[in-house]
Amino acid sequence: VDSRVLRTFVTVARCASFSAAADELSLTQAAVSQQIAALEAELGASLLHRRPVVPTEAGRRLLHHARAVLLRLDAARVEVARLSAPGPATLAVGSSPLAFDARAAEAVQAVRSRFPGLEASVYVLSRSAVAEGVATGRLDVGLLDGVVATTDPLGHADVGLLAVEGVAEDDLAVALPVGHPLAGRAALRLHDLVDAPWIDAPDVAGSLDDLRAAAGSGAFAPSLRCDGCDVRALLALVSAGQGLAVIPASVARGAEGIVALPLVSPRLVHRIELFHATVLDEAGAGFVAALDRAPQALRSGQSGR
Amino acid sequence: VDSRVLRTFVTVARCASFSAAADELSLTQAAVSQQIAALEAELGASLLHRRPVVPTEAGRRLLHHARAVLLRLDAARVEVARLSAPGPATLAVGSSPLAFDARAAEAVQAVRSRFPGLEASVYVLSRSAVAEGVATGRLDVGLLDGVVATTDPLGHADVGLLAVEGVAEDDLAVALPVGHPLAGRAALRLHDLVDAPWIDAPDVAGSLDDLRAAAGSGAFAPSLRCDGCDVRALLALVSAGQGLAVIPASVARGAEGIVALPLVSPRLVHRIELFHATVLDEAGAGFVAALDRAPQALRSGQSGR
DNA sequence: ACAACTTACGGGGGCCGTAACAATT
DNA sequence: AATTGTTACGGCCCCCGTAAGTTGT
Repeated sequence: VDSRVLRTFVTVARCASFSAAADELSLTQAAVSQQIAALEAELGASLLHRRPVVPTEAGRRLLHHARAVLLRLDAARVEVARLSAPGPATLAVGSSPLAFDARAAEAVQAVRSRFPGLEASVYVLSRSAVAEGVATGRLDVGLLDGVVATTDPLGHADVGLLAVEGVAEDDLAVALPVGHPLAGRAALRLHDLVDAPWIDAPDVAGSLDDLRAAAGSGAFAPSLRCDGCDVRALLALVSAGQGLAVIPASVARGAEGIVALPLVSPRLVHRIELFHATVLDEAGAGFVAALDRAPQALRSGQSGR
Repeated sequence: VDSRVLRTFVTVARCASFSAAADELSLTQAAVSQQIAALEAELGASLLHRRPVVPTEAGRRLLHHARAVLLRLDAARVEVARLSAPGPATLAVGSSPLAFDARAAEAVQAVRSRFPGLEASVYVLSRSAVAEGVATGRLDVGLLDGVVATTDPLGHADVGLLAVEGVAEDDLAVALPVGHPLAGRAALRLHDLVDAPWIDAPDVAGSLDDLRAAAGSGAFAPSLRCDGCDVRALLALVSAGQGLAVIPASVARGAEGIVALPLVSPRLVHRIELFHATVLDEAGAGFVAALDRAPQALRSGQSGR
């Protein structure tokens, strides 16, 4: 299998069009058609419905793997290139919105004070953008957060290719507007809130999919979707009574107009994990080390790969 | 990049010989030489030292990625094939030695009683064999254990391609022979044992590499290496005073001739994770569900991918 | 001198582009 | 009728095998 074929496949799937994909890849659409046909023949299964162009079940599975393979090949290329031509040390940190906490900021501070002239940047991005950035080498380190059961890893398969370290865990809270009927309680169980109106803000907090998975099979109908990476907007919406949201307790604490009640069941946590390219320059290594040393870090040593 | 080139590369690296690899791949060694040369040209870096044939630093990095890519491509092929031609339901469970506990056994029992004629097998294998088996579809589900800091995921990058769920965590203990000078203590800190003689049994317990990573940079010189998957042999060696070992507390409890002291610092746990192919037949799904329902399961719902 | 990897060269297969064809809207 | 995907065909490139060359032991 040639990776170009996989790239063609994912492009076609994304464009939902052979001709558009051909255009994007600087090929003729005949070539694209032939590549897809050859791929289907080799795997012995139909991968795409035509007209409209939509992946079949087998196609969806392949798509998932193909994306990861392409990402990993990119990562390999980047690593090898970096080894043979180490550029000037820079620090590019990518983070999903709630993953960049005070300790991360301290780590940036520590690195910048140790490498005075260092060109450093911090990007707050969607989770997938962080994963892709780290994989392709645009980012030196990535911080991703998620809502998981205490014993589960974050499910970022895209970054399975990279070094992974657990960094911190934090309790979760349900954010309610101040006047909410349940606002007087001491704690909440997710089960009691299945039918409540929820705000689905997958980029910021735990997505409703996560909650559904954690709760078993609850409904959790979204009352309002909130796209983008802005926490304040989400809190404002909660405060305005537009729905509930699950957010880390530390984030909820200072917020106005909302009440944050501990979520006691199921046992979920907000976890931050650190991902980084397997080849780091001194600045990147310094960041990781600084985060390691930072106070209140629950983590201790063991690094995945 | 063609995956055949990657396969050639890993084969050459494994054989440490162009000609042996050519033989294994049914190619001429000239073809192998050309493929490697082309790969090196494309990546712009030397990947292998010649005579003797040993990977360069860049080669080692690429090797790592290449293996994962090939595994994933295999997995994709298996999944697509399984979708288009679902065979008879079978259950093949693979497990690293200490990952198969009473709850796993119960889950097997549950599945077999629900599907009476089911052809079921359990394989206890090395961790890498489990990972490969699940990825290539020979195993429906895999159970892997490891020693990690409480917040870290197990670092099995090879199986990042699969569904992952945390299953259970268990405290760790240091196993000492009964007469050992420290045997009277209530608990131990890893730091105090840096210079003790350790038995390195990476297939069974936490490998010394794991301990080193967890402790920071301690020495942990291996006094004796114990290969293979047999727990009793390891315990017997400890009892005979050949060295110490870190093992899960539950395993240590019943053992004769050894004293198991809780390991209180650093905060490490023995974690078992469940991996499975993303496409499961009823038997496989039944196993996962049964393990979910099993008593004392710490896990709750959230599944990675 | 031998074993092992590299380079040179010729043949064949595969892949892309052009172009004609088919199918769906 | 127009747009989009498929099939047919021809040329080119790439890749493999044979065979000669080079290098390290």
